[in-house]
Amino acid sequence: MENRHINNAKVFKAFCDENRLQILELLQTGEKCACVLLESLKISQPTLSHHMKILCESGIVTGRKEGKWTHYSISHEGAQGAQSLLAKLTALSLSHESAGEAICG
Amino acid sequence: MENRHINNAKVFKAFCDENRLQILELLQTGEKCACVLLESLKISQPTLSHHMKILCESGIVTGRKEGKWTHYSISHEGAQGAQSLLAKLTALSLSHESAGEAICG
DNA sequence: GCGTCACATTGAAATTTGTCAATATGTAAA
DNA sequence: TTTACATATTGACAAATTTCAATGTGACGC
Repeated sequence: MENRHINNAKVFKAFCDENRLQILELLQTGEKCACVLLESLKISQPTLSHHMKILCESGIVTGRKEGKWTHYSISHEGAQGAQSLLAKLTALSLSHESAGEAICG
Repeated sequence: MENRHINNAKVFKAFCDENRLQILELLQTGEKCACVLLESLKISQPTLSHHMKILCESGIVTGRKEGKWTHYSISHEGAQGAQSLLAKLTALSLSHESAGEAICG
């Protein structure tokens, strides 16, 4: 029931922070490792790690470990999923109920 | 600069709450007045009013006052705006930079 | 006017979120 | 194996968010 709404909300929480949007912008030019992202942002290393966890858990970003480094990139699948979810949430169901005005009170 | 990211984040905050997603779901079948929404939700009237304010300010929902009542509906424009913003935020810029792997450290 | 209804606003408490210092983990070089 | 490096985790604190009771505002009927 509402568990569905809670999970859907998690997807959009990835886009609700200024720093995470800036991280996404940085990833638009391609895969970046955490140390490169860190240089471009005015946040500490633990804070970046926290944001990357949220982005990855939402499915929007994927991480690839290679030796000491972790490379992050935008997940096409995750982004598509978020887009179609947003479309579903705001779509009008052209079924019944638009016939006439509802009576309140 | 980051002000842009802050404003973009505000759009998605509309979708970050379980109750707001349920409100959107209720509005998918057409315009509803606040009292009808309140009946379907397990929140108080002031809380509903707070959520409607956030939804309206994000542009996703519009309110129409008619006498004592306020009728809310999903804004097609607002929804389109959010969708295109989401698409832009997750789009890959197919310009330079994907040539070769970046060197860290 | 007076009372009532529908909704908004205020103020305060509880929860969640963002942040950093300190520390832990895992990898590679010396 | 010791050391340094890249990243993750923990713990604590500050800020933002959600929530509701109380109250305010505007519209309607009497």
